[in-house]
Amino acid sequence: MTGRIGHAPKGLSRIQERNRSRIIEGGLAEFSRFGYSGTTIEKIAVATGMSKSNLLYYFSSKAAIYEAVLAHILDVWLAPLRGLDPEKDPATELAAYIHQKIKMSAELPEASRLFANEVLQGAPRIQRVMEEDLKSLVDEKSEVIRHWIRAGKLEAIDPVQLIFTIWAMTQHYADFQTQIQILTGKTLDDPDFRQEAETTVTRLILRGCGLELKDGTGQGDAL
Amino acid sequence: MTGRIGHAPKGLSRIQERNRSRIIEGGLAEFSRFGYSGTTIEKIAVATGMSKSNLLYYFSSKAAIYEAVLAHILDVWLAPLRGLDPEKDPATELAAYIHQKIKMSAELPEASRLFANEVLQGAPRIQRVMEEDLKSLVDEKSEVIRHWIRAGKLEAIDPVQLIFTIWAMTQHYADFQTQIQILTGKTLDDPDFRQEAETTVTRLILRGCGLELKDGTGQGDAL
DNA sequence: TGAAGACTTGACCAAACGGTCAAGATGATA
DNA sequence: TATCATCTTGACCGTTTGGTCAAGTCTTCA
Repeated sequence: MTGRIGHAPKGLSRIQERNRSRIIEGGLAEFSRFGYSGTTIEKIAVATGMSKSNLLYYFSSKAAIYEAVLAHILDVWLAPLRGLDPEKDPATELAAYIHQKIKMSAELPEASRLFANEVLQGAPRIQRVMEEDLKSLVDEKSEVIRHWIRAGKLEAIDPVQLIFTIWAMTQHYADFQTQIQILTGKTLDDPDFRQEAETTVTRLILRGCGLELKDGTGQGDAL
Repeated sequence: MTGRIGHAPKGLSRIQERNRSRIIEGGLAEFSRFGYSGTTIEKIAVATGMSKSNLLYYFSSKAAIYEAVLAHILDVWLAPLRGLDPEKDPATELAAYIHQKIKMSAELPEASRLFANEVLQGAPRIQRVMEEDLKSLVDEKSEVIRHWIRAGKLEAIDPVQLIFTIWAMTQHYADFQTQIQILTGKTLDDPDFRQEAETTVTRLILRGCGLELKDGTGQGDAL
C-alpha cells in the first residue's frame, strides 16, 4: 500500500522497469490487434505472463496502459519525418524518408496499426498530441518542402498533400497487411516484396515531384 | 413466435424492409466509429431510435448486424474497380478510377473506415469474401493493367502495387480524416481540398506510370 | 538474520453487455 | 369489428470485464 507508483518517471526499480516494459510490449501486441475495446487486461496479462492484478499494480487502469503504449511508440514513429533535412537535395531526402517509413512498417507494423486504429476512431486519446506536437512537426517539415520548391529544386506541390500520400502508401503495407497477404501471398517480411513496394512508392513520389533518383536501389540504412 | 425471419431474402414486409435498413444504417455509423467490440447493440438501438430488443427481432445477434452492414456496403465499395475498362486508354481510366475512389471516400467515409477496421484486425469476418471475390476481381483488373503494358500504353509497373497505392492514397482521406482535419482544418467535404487531393493523387499515379492527363480538372461523374 | 518495504496474487464486486422471453401493441384482412 | 400474425418492449439472466482489496511472498539492506 505504501509503494505508490503513479506516473513517477524517476527512480524505477529494476523490477519495475522490466515489468512495465513487458506490459507495454504485450499491450502493443494486443491493442494493435484488437483495438482498445477488443483488448482485455486479462489478455494482456496472459500475453506477458503476468497476473491481471499485477498489471493493475503497475498501471492504474487499462486506459493508463493504452496511453503508455501510445506514448512509447510515438517518438520512434515520428523520428523519420524529423530527419528530413532541408540542406540536402529533395530526391535523396524523400527517398530516404520513404525508405525509413517502409522500414518502420516492416519492423513495427503493430505500431502502425495501433495509430491507425486510434485515428480511425477519432483519435480520442491522442488528440492533444496531434494538435500540438504533430501539427508543429508537420508545419515545420512543410516549410522544408516549400523551401525546396522556392529554391527550384522541386516542382510546385502542396507539401501537406505530399506528406499525406507518403504516409498513406507506406503505412498501407502495415495497416492492410492482412489484405495484401490474401491478395499477393506476401508481406513486407519478404525482401523482394519489400523492395518492390519501396521502389513503387519512391517512383510515384519522386516522379510526381519531377525528380529522378540516381541510384536505383540500395539506399543507406542510417537515419 | 411464428414470424420467423432468419435470413430469408424473400418477402420482406414494408416494415421489415424499412427497419432492417435503418438498423444497417445505424450499425454502419456505430461500427465504423467504434469498431466491432466498441459498439453495443444498445448504442445502435439509440442511433436508430429503436429498442434493443427490437434489433434482436430483426437480426439474431450483434454479429449478424455486423455482417449485414458489411455485405451491404461491399458491392458499392468495389464498384469503381469493376468499372476499369481495358478498351479505353489507361490515363482516362486510371483518372476516372481515382475520381471514383475519392468520391467514395468523401461520400461514404464510414464504409471506408469500417473496412479499414475490419482489415486492421485481420479481416476475421470477411476473409472468405476477400479470398474469393476480391482476389478474383484484383486478378482480373491486374490483367487489364498488364494488357495496357503489353500494348505499350503504359510503362512497366507491378499492377497489384499500382492498385494498392491507389487504394492507400484515396482511402487515406477517409480513414485518417481526423488526423487530416487536425493538421489542415479541412476534410474532403471541402470542395477545394477534395479537388486538391484528387489532383495530387492523380498526378502521382499518372506520372508514376509515365502518363499525362489532357484535361486538368472536371472529369465526368458518370460511372 | 530480521524487519520494512516492494512485489504478487486469488477472491471478490459492481457495471456493462449480449441475448431470451412472455406479454402487450399495432397493423392487415375479412 | 373481430381475428390473427406481425411487431415492439421491459424485465430478466448469465457472462465478461475493469477494478479493489486483503493477504501472502520475495528483495533489500542494516
